[in-house]
Amino acid sequence: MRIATWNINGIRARLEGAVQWTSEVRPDILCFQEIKIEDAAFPRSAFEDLGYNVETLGQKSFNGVALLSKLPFDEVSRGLPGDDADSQARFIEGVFSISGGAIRVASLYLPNGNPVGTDKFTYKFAWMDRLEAYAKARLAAEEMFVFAGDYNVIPEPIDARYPEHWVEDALFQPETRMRYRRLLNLGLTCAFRACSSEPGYYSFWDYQAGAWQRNNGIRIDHQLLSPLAADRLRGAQIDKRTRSWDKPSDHVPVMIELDV
DNA sequence: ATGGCTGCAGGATGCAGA
Repeated sequence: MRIATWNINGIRARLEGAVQWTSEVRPDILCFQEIKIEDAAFPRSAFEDLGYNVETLGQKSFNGVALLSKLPFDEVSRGLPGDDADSQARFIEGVFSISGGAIRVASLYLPNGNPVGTDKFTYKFAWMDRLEAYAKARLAAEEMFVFAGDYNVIPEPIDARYPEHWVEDALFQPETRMRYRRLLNLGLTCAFRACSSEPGYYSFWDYQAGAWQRNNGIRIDHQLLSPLAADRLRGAQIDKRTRSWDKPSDHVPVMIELDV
């Protein structure tokens, strides 16, 4: 089973490339972030025509996440537990039947948090704390799960071409990295880092200042696996080809292969 | 990066992103 996550930065603006990539790569499950569209306007038929079931948690203009799956959804739930007052569309998950059990897959868009010291920064940490609590609950149930998405976290200096550019940024603050490590220390596995300890792999390049041409990137899109999922991990890849396409997203797809 | 792009809402520019 292949699972991909891709911050698409506006599905309306990216539809042609997204459909092309999906029909070529054909992941079993595809997680989108920043669809920037309401549920009713999501171009679901473009993906249904490729054989996908489509579930979204959309929002006008900002945020918005989607889950596309070749397998039928046994369950869908929208929103990260822990704060009923949170109206930002940043989390959707589905449960799918596989041989011998079930797998839960979430598409998440963790808050950016900039500028540091503002209410956005506070919201990022609150959201990360809720994600930790939710992961803890799912781990206690001994579930096979994959939390895939745009974490807006640069975990380590090797995950940035120029780490010194990011020391003032919410994505690389000590408290941000600490919370990400706390997630890992629950027993989750970063699929990409389980497969490669090499520097130079990024999932985002800014539109500005020739970041792509200079390979000034950061690795902020991750797939975290529960132990039962990590046991099945065969490989992980970043598909940076899409960043050189016409009208690209500033993020590229991150994929994993599970032996299920 | 002192933010040089980009998408979106709306119908001019302002906001958000990372």
